[in-house]
Amino acid sequence: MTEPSASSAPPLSAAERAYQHTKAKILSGEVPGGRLLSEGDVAAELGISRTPVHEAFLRLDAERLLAVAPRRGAAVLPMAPDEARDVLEMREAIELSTARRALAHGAPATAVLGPLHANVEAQRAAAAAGDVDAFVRADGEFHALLVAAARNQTAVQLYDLLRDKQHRLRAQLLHVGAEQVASSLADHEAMLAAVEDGDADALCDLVHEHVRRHRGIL
Amino acid sequence: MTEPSASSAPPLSAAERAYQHTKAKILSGEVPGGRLLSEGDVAAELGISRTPVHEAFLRLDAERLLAVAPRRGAAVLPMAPDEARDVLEMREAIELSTARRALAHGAPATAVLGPLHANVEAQRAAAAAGDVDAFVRADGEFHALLVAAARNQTAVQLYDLLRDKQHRLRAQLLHVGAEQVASSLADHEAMLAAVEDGDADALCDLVHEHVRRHRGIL
DNA sequence: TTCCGTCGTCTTGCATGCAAGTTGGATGCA
DNA sequence: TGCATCCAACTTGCATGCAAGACGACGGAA
Repeated sequence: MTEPSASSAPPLSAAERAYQHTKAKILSGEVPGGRLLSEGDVAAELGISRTPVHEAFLRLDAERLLAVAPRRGAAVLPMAPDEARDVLEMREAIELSTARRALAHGAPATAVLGPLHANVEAQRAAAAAGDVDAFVRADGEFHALLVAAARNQTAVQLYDLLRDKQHRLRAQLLHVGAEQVASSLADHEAMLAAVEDGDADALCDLVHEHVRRHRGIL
Repeated sequence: MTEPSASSAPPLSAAERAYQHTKAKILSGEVPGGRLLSEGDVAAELGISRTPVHEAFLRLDAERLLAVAPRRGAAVLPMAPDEARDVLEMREAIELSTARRALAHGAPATAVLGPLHANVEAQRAAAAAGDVDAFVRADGEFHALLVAAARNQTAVQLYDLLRDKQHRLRAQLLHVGAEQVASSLADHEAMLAAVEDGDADALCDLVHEHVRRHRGIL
């Protein structure tokens, strides 16, 4: 769920609520792959009409999360068996490319470093508290911040799609344990150090290694 | 009785027509960035109601081609000044990654090589006939075939988004000339040879060089 | 002149209703 | 029993209509 931005609540539109509601159900694995979803059911759940739900379904279809068959229904697209590998490959491709770009002119500005530092601090706190969920959230945010550091809007857009897919993978076939938290945190700290040094080669090696470790888990 | 005819035209839904119609207008540059689009206008043009047009606009918004402002209207998202560079960077990232994967086990099967050969033949024909449009179309298809050879559905999905963006870039700020056609064709022939040899390193070098050349043009 | 309130018109957001396509099961027949 | 047929209950696709928000024009007051 990458889009819902701000903290303040501008009264969410019905279509947006339907979208986030359904997407959350799919990503969390609450609705398994292959299951049929009915617009009418979702509309009733949310107390809205079918129209905004229909719109939400079309968006989810475009994201390849749902497969709507004309006049038959919408099925949650099952995860392909190789999807974990596919997503990790694309993660690595994008993270390596953006890492080089972000450090092309040496260490980035403090506007970039500040949030990274704050994020790693949040990771440390979550790890210390044993809050795996919070750590996973900060983890995802960390990598997204790194990608954003390249100031490549297209990369951010593509990476957002990957984050959703990874969310779903994690929910369905991965459970993060304490040792993964520790090792990921160590990786992230090393990556941040490489960013501060403006050392693109070191950062790329770390990203490669970091993704490789995930590959072993998934 | 019910034979699966792949070639016959399935009656396109109104929503799909609205989507393709509007997207084509944006990608071709017929509607400039910043211009406001009205659902009612598009609906009238196509002789359908506003509902399917509304759905199409939401999809285009999700693709970052349109920015719909609640109750105000939908504006064609202007291209960011660095979008050309951004898109090329992502193209290179994905093409390099998929190239390595496609050749990880040596030269691919003939099911992959066949369409590539046919495509290059089409490129030669278009180049010989001086049909730039046909060449550009085959060009895009060639790279998409290479990406698809990696059998990574996620890569294909991301690459499709890039193709749309590139289509728009080409329409707006690039005109392809005869010497670009010749040099691209030569690149593609060399790339196909590398694929046949199963030589991933050579293919990656060629991809890098190919994209670099485009960077000079854009 | 400049500022501010009001109103008309434009836009979209969504509920509702109807038509059309699909499916699964009941029914009749061999 | 096995099979073709039909029907009833679903599903979605889309047109229509209404309401609400946004913007600009107009006019009056300071």
